[in-house]
Amino acid sequence: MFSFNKNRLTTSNKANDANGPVAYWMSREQRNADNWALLWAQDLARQRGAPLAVVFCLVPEFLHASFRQYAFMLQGLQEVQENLAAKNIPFYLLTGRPEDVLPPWQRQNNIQAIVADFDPLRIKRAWRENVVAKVKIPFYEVDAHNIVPCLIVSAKQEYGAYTLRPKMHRMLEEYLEEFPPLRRQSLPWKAKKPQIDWVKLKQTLAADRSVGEVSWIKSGEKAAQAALSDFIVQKLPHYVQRRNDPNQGGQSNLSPYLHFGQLSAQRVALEVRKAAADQETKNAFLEELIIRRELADNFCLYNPDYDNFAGFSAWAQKTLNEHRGDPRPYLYSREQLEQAQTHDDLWNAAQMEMVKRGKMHGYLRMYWAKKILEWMPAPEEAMAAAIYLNDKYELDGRDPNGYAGIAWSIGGVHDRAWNERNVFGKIRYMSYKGCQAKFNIKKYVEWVGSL
DNA sequence: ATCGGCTCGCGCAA
DNA sequence: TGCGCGAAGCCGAT
Repeated sequence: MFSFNKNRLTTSNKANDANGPVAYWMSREQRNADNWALLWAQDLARQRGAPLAVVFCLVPEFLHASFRQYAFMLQGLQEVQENLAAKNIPFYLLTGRPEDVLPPWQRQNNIQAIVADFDPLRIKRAWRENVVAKVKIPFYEVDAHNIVPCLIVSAKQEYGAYTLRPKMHRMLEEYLEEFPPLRRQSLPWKAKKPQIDWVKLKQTLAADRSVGEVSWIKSGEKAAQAALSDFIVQKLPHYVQRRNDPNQGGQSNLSPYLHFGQLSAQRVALEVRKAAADQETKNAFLEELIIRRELADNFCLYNPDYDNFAGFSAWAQKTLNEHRGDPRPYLYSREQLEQAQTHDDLWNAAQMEMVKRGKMHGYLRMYWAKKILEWMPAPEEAMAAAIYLNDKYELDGRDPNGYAGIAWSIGGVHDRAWNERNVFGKIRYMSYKGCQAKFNIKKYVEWVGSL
């Protein structure tokens, strides 16, 4: 029958249990396949002999999300709706803050249990708490994002990858298992099937339209699966040699899919394990996919200051404070940075790659953020600018990976102290010269110019 | 081209 | 209490 590891689940409001319809409140995991939250919700409905619905809350102006990001998400959600319909599961799209729109919807539809997916970000956790306080029915949360549940692998903020790694490896075999299929829902949903006007929805979105849609990547579960297959066949064998060269196209490019939950990291790990590439290569990719990604969730869950200076380690705050007065070699405003008007052609190109394509190369994200620290008057301003730009232009903006990556670059989070120098103090430095030795800067700059 | 030093603190061995 | 070593580096000496 259904095999589900209960450690993926946390429960609130257990006392008020009454049999009745079940809803999966989809938020971070925008997919039909390989989704432990949806699977658990379906099994709960089966146990109760009750129907199942999926509901999504579309929050206008969510953390200033841009049109590019909303369009990508809506495209994927439309496919989710179609896939769910094929399984006889209705999909509701509510517009508004979850705490405002979900409780009335729950009462109207006589929902007697809600299953949500796990998200470590502050605003998402606040939504959960506010909804839980208002609905007064059993509320379950399933970590369908991490392979080993974030709350299980560690109960505290980890100091670095090296402290998370042994914990992760001890538990990995227990959790890295195959998914059962989503079944066709036999018990029908009694209420009238919701109609969603996707075209009108997209037209009326109150999002920043100066950041337009991108065409090089296609949204949705189907496209995500195709990108995964393509990566495994074409790129995985060369991953180690090519990943840090922005001219080689050696990255997986799966992060937008992982961010919107259109693809499950556990699915990626299962398929990579089965792949023909040599073990060392597979381990290098799995290290990034599993350890580094789940370390980012750990950071955001246990450190409420994941996006500001106060979230840095004591040694990092101390050294940055000691270098506040250092003269900056260049000083730029946020606007100058946004318009890629610096003296550095590599930095400008990285910024423009992000503006035009919605995705900056992974290696350059570090260089890019560290230069913002170097060229702004204070580390707080650098953090705010880097997060502003990342969240505005990147398809995977507002992701724990982004916050952890920027905190690593500017605040030494998950890193160690290095040779003390101007502005950076003991935060690891990265230089133009270093990039020059690693890849062909001119070629990259020309490529971005041709976009 | 390659190597050592830089520098902090966690976690484990003893 | 001591010690090894870590999320992707830099720099200067050889």
